[in-house]
Amino acid sequence: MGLNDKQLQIIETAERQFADKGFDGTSVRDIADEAGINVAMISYYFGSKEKLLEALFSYRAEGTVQKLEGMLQDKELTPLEKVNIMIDYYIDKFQTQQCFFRIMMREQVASQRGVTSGLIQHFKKRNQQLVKQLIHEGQKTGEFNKNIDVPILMATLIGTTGHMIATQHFYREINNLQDMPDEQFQKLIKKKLSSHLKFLFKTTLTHEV
Amino acid sequence: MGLNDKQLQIIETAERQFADKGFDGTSVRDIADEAGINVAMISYYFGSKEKLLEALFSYRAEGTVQKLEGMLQDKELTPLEKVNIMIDYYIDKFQTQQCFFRIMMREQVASQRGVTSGLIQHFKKRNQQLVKQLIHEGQKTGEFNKNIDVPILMATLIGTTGHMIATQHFYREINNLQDMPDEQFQKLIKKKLSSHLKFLFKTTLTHEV
DNA sequence: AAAAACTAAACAAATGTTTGATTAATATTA
DNA sequence: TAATATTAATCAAACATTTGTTTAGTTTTT
Repeated sequence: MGLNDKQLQIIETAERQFADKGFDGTSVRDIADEAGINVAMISYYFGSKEKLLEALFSYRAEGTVQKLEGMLQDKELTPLEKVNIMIDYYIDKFQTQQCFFRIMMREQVASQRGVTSGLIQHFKKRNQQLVKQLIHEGQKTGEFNKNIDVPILMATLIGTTGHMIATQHFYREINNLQDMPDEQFQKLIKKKLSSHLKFLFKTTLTHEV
Repeated sequence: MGLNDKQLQIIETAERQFADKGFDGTSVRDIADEAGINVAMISYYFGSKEKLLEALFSYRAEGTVQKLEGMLQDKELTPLEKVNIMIDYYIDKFQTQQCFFRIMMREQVASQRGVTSGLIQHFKKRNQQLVKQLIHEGQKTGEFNKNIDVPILMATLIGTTGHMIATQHFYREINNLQDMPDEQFQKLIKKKLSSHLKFLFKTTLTHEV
C-alpha cells in the first residue's frame, strides 16, 4: 500500500488527533486544518473518514508481528530470555507509538463494531498464539510451570503497560516529576515497567506454588 | 443530589450508550429514543449533554472510596489480608459496573480535557493514598518489602482487570467459551483474576528479591 | 391557580461528502 | 524541442444530514 508524502502527513495528523479527542470527537476539518490541506483531500485520498482510520491501522500494523516472530526464533536463547525480550518489545511498541495505542485502547473498549475491531482481534490472536507457543517451549524443558493462563498473563502485560502510558501524567504528578524532561521521563517509565513486569512473569512462570 | 426515576433512567441509558459508542459517538436523540423520552428532557433535567456525563460520574463515584476505607479499617486483619480485600473490591467494582468503567477507561485515554478528567484524577489520588498507607502498614510490621512502587503496582491491578473486562469476548473466543452463560463466565473471570492478582501482589510485596 | 413535567417544532452550527472548476504534473505527438 | 493532450492534485463552495439546544405551547401534578 504505497502512501505518498501527503497521505502520510494526513495519517499522522489524524493519528495525533484521534488519540487526543477520539475518532468521533475529531472532525475532518480539524485534521485538514492542522495538516494544512483542503478537506476534500481526505475523501480524495482515502474515500472517507472511516477508511482513513482503516488506512492508519494497516499502516501501523504492518510488519509488527513479523519482527517479534523473528526475534523469538533465535535458538540460542532460553525461554525466559525470550519472554523478557517480548516484554521489552511490547513496552517499546507502546512507548514509541503512544498515539496509535491510545486509539487502539479506545477502540477495544467499544463493543465489537466498526472496521477496527476485526483488525485488532486478528492482530491479538496472532500475537497470543506466538506467546503461547513460546511458553509451551519453556514447559517442555521443565523451566516453566504447567497450568499457565496465557491470556491473563498477557492482559497483565498489555493492561499494565497501557494503563501506565495512558496515565503517565498521573504518575508524574504523584512522584513530583512534572519538571523532568519528557525523554528522561519515558526512559524512567520504561525501566520501571520492564523490571516490574519481568519480575511478575518470572515468578508466575517459574516459581513453585 | 436527589435524582428522580426519570433522571435515573436517562443516566443509565446514557451510560450504556456512552460505553458502547463513546461520548461523542452517542447523540442525545439516541439516548432519548432508547429511554423513551423527549430530547428536550435531557437539557431540561441536566442542562446539557456534558453535564449529563458529569451527573453520571458523580452518581457512580458516590460512596465508592468510603466503602473501601471502611473495609480496610478493620484492625483484626493483617496487611496482606487487607490487600486481598482491596483486590477483590476492585475486581468486583469493575465487573458490576462494566459500562461505567469502560467510559472511564476511554476518558482516561484522552489527553487531559473535559469535565471528567478532574474527577477521575481526584478519585484516583484518593484511592492511591489509601493503598499507599496500607502498604506502609505492612512495611512497618516487616511483612512487606521496602521500595514498593505503589503506582505501578496499582497500574497492574487496574490495567489487568480493565483489560480483561474490555476484551472478555476475546477471552471467551480463545478458550472456546462462547456458549457459557454470562453469569457463569463472569464468575470464572472473577476467580481467575482474583487468584492471579493476589499471587502477583503477594510475591511483589513479600518475596525476597 | 401555580408549578412542574413534557412535547413538537424550530434553531443555528457542525458534520462528512460531493461537485465543478482550476492548477500542476506527466505523457504523447509533431 | 515545443506544443498538445491526459492525468493527477488541489480548491472553494455547495450539499444534505445530523448535531446540541431552545422556544413556546400543552398536559399533568400539586
